This record gives sequence, C-alpha cells and structure tokens, in this order.
Amino acid sequence: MSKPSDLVQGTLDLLILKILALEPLHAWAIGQRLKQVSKEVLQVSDGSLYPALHKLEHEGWITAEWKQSDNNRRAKYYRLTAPGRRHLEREAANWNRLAAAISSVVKLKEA
Amino acid sequence: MSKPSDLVQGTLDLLILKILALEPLHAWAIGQRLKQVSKEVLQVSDGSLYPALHKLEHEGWITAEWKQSDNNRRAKYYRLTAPGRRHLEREAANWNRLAAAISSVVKLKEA
DNA sequence: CGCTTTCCCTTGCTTACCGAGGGAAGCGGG
DNA sequence: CCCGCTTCCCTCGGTAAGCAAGGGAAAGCG
Repeated sequence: MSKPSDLVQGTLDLLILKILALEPLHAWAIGQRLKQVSKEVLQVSDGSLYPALHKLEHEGWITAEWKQSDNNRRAKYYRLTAPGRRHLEREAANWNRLAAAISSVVKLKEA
Repeated sequence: MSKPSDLVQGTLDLLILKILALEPLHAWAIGQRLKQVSKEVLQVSDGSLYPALHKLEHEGWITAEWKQSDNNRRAKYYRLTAPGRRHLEREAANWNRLAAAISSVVKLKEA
C-alpha cells in the first residue's frame, strides 16, 4: 500500500531545508523536529529521510559533519549551504504559489 | 526529467473531484477549467488526466456518460457520485490539514 | 482537400516515497 | 556484567503518481 497520508509528495526536500535553515541537526533529530513543529501531522520515516538527505547533500544544498550528539552518540549534523538557502527560497515560493492555487480550487463554490 | 512544477503530487484526484462537484464535464474541459480557475498555475497533461479519470471511475467516485459536446463532438461527460462527494470531503479535509502544517513549517522563524 | 481544433486513449519512464530490513554504540537496571 | 531500550546510521525492493510521447478520429473552415 504505502499511502503517504502523513506527507505531501514533493515537499520533503522543502521541509528538510527549512528545518535546517533554523538550526543544523542530524537526520534523526530532523524527523523528530518536523513531527514536533507540525503537531504530529507531518511524519517522515527513516527510509524516506536518509535517501532525501543524501540527495540534498549530493546536490550541494547541505553539508554534513560528524559530531557528538546531545546523547553522546556519533551523529552526522547537516547544515544548509548558501546555494541551499537560495534553493530553499525558490522551493518555498513555488510551494506558496501552488498551495494557494490548489486551496483556491478546493474552496470554490458555484460561480 | 518530468518535474511536476505545475502540480503537487497527490492532489490531482482532489482537484478533479472538486471541479466535477461544481458541474459535470468531459476530460478535455476539466483540464481547461482547472487551468482557467487557477489562473494558469495548475496545468495537467492528457497523459495524467485520462488515467486519473479512469481510476476514479473504477473506484466508483465518478460515472461517465457519452454525450455531444458544445462543439458537436462526442465526449465522455463525468459526474460525481454520492460516494465520490463524500470522498471529496475527506480528501479536501486532509489537504487542508497537510497544507496548513506544511505552510506553518515554511513560515517558521527562529524560535 | 488539407489544416486546425477538439476530443479520446495507451505505453514506458522517472521521481518520490515507504516498509522492512540490518547494524552499532551508549546507558541504565537487575 | 549482560540485556534490552534508545538513539543513531544505512540500504534494498517495491509501489504510486504523473509526464512525455506516441496514436487516432471526427468536426469545421478556408
């Protein structure tokens, strides 16, 4: 099945970049943070998160650095790059454009 | 490539159902209407539209009927069913929930 | 009689995500 | 001291969704 009832396809990159724009975090914490700030609405699984992060890193929008986590474990902290920040702005603008269009259709009443 | 810059994945069903909730239409007209009401923002191709309609019909949310179009051609008019209307409400509610959550994340500033 | 427009459809591909799996290291309790 | 729980890392195989590119037919018009 695998129906994404707790995520909108194509928005994961945007969400990750936005979270990292506020503060560098490791993968696991990103998932937790996303869940927390969205009040449990947005939930992303490991199997989605890690590949997405690797893709973003490969595209140069984030960089990784191994550090010690708060719980004294090795963790790969991701940080937004300058191109990443610009990309985030583009993605955010595009989301706003599309979300507004869709919402306007959803709210349509008889002409 | 095929990057959906003019659509958000997973919202096509919702958009189609909503358009049909206002007025029965044939496939080609649905595409036009969607483009029109969204001020050119939402554009859906043939290759997306027809399979989506067939799927919706197969699931019982819409029904089809051959008629003459305004331009005197044969056209398959789709109409929302009662279960389809209920499904539309669920999908719309889910969209609102997720879109609000995503938008709230996108608008985040430093805590 | 070609040309454009309006309408129908399918096939193969890519992207994006998920579920299920596996592993290692710190930490606390018994 | 070991065992289980949590935290953290990752990959693989599958599925869903949409798109580009193909195809066709019939109406109307010059």
